[in-house]
Amino acid sequence: MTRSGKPIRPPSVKALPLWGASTGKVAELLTESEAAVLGQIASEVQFSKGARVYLQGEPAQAVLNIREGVVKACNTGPDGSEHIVCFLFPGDVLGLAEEGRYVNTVIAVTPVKALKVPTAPLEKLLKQNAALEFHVITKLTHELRSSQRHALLLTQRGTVERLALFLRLLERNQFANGQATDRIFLPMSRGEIANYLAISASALSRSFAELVRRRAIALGGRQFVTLVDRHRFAAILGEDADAPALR
Amino acid sequence: MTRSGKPIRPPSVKALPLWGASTGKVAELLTESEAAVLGQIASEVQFSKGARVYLQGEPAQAVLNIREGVVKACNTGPDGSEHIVCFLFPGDVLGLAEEGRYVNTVIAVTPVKALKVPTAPLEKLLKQNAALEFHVITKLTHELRSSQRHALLLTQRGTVERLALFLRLLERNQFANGQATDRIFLPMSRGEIANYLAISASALSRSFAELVRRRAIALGGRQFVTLVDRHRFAAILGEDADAPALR
DNA sequence: CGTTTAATTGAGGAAAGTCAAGTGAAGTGG
DNA sequence: CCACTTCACTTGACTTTCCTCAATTAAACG
Repeated sequence: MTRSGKPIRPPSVKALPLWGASTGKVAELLTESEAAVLGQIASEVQFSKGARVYLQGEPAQAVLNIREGVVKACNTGPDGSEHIVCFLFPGDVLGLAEEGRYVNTVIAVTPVKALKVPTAPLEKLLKQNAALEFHVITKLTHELRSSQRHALLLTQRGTVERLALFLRLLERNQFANGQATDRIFLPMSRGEIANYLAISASALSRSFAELVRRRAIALGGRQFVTLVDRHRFAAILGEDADAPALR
Repeated sequence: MTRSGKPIRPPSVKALPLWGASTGKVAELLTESEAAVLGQIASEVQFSKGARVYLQGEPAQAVLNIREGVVKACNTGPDGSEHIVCFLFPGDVLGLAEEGRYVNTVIAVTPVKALKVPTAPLEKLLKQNAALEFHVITKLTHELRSSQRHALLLTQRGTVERLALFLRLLERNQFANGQATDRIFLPMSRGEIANYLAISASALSRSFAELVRRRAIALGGRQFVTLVDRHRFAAILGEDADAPALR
């Protein structure tokens, strides 16, 4: 036990199963006992909006598991430019190093609660527990697919298509987590979305306006998007709304 | 044993270590015994250039380990457009499914020799062997970083910068595998490169010409690129040639 | 309620896409 | 071994799109 008498909420790692059934919903990967043993070596940490979780190039001392909130993983280019590599949500894992150092800088997009798991005991634990490791593999595969989807999004020519794809990504994310899909929640700012889509803030704004003009979506404040017409929305993506492709 | 009296060459999985020392070189992850036990359930397969390894959406029956050659993983969009998600080289692993199905279509770019490992015995094996699993985790993390680098490449505005970044990617790949870095080998066609960079074939051609014009590279046939001036080349990427950023 | 920050909107210019023609290389068959 | 066919790549002219920069509007915060 790390702290006596402080039973922390157990970790949660969610992903689509590797070889299991096709439900489209993410499942909790950790068993109760796995969560318990991880909880033993983990500690709770909090970050306020905009706070730095860790810095690119820093020695990697811990892996984190998001409990509440959203973070962004950024990569600082040699010229100083910053780009958002991915957004991470509750149930996601971050901080897996490369050659002992963090690859990206991670910043909280909203207030965040997370579990911090030091690498040394984690590594030891992993090497003893094959079942746990298998779940890590599943999670990593899931994150790899997410990254590939992001790359795919970035190959889209039009800014409208990119935005539409991004919205569908968020929608799928919500669906996979068992939330409503008619209303899409945008926890991040326009600037952050633009950065993630690799388009200018102006182009993003115009794309939102265009989707509204085409009556595919409606804006409910800055944080919410409603899909008013799924067929029109799917048409923009070159898809059939009734037979969505399993990307 | 799958086939009696046919001792196949063992599998090879290479990646940068997770928490190990910083060498910039990929290491063989599998121990002799791991390779041996994997070899027990694996079978050798070959593909000629252009042959399909597997199809997106197909039930995933096996994971593959490339021994020789290069393959491309493609994603077919709902509109029929194809995009190259990644190139995979010897020492790479492919075929990890999502909900029991392959995520991408994989096609041989060059003649390919690979090891085919059926998922069912692999899963069983993994769940018994924690050390082996840890190596899979390391490999997956490595592939995740590659994917993120690809996404990063796609955020570059100029076509020249994209090409330069791609060439540096290949160069690093060669270096990590202990090969020469003054001459970059391009196993894939221009069309495939253009697809991977998400630019038109015309723009790619112009970018090659531009890099040559700026005396950063020289072309040695279609399959080889020589870096004639590392400083000029680094300058295009906005980097310092002597202090390369650890991306 | 005022100040500061974020988001939208407008106009001009640069960059890459498209389409088409031309050139080069590789592979085939006589 | 050479000529021919074919495919891949390159190059040129034109069009579209998005980025840049600036001004305006809207929202968030004290």
